[in-house]
Amino acid sequence: MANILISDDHPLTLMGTKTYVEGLGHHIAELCSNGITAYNMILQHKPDIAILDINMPGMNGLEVLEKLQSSQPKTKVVLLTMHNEISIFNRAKALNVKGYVLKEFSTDVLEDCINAVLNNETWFNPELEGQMHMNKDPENESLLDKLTFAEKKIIQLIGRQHTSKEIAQMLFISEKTVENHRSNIMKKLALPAEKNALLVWAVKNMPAGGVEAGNG
Amino acid sequence: MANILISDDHPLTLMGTKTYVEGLGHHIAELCSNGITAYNMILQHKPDIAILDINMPGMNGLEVLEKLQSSQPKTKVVLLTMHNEISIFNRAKALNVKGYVLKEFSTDVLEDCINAVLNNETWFNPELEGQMHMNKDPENESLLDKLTFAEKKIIQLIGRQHTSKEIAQMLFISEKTVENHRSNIMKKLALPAEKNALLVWAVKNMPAGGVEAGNG
DNA sequence: CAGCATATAGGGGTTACCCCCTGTTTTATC
DNA sequence: GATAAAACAGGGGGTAACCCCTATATGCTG
Repeated sequence: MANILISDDHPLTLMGTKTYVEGLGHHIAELCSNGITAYNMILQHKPDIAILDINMPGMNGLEVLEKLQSSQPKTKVVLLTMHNEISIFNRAKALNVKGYVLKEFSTDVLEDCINAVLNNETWFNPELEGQMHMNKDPENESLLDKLTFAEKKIIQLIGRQHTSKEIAQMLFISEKTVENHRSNIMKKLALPAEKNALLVWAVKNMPAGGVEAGNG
Repeated sequence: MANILISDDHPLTLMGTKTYVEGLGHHIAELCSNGITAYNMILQHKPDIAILDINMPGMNGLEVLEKLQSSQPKTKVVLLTMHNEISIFNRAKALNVKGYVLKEFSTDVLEDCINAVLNNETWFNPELEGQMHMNKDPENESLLDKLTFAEKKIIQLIGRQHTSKEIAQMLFISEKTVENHRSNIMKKLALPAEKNALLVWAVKNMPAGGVEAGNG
């Protein structure tokens, strides 16, 4: 029996994961619907395991994983995602992820994954090494690759129609910093200096419902 | 209390939806993890409502919806999806979908959607089409039809990223008149009073948008 | 005729997004 | 240790998109 935190921005999936994990006999430390809350709750509750969705607003699962390296390395992170893109998986491995489960197989294998992680082993979805789909918009991808980690976070939130002030509050940084990032993003994307050019670009080009994992 | 079939290829989401729908007091006719099984089970059980994910292997939710038109029109289909792409939503509407719920809002609104559908109304996630409210009127005309001729001209130009000043020059009217039209359009579309709300709506929903935003 | 919608136009304001600068701190790399 | 990149933060300014209000002229319709 372990203490487990779960974060997913889809309420039904969050509820399903909670039911499943409880059914395995574990204790739910906290349920979160976004990465920022998840990160703060992990620092507060120090759960044994954090099961994180990758696609989350604000801070995605990979970013939470990265920040936990220094601040709360005791909590083992299991990423739960729809994407079997090898680039994301590789980045997660580099960030010392303990488990990686594809949502389409989740109930078959999530128990195995949790047990392995509790035994200080790692567990990665076997299908990951096999068929891995590559991405859709290669042009867009290459453009996004020009952006730094923080810049990608910000343009995602812009695409969701958040203002600079809102983004600043979400990310715990100054509004001026957000504006600075905006300016840098516009230069990298070669956008014209028209009002709202960045907003329009983000609305048109950033996936709106499920944001691609922030950096890859 | 209704008889409801649920299909989702993500086991955790399927379980979460099941728990949620049962919590509303409904009976689960069947749980499916792919579109082909869902289609066959709908023909067999004839549930009142089928809640279908769009992304499913074999046959996706839209295809199931389409096939049901002729074979089992009595079952009302609610699509549950991550995609708030207008093209998918429009296809679903053309296929006589009764409900359309975005997964990120699901537990907030799925109950409303189910109740509306059971009352022979339609229910679409308000966040679709840019925060506008597609209400429960079974025969809801296109929102654009609510706009006058001058208003349609203006929102088209807004969608092409023209400023009010530019539009005023193009149409040989005052900038103040354009602003007046903007305000009236926003009221008719029930858009929130956020900055650029109309621009974003127009970019997302008006065709004829030529972008040269750096990539394509 | 009265009432209403439409189109036109203006005065006043607030806020958000863009521009130009200058800095510091951290982190990585040479 | 030096250099560079990234992230952070601020000052100051301009313009655009919203908000509120009023007002005119033109139709259409009960």
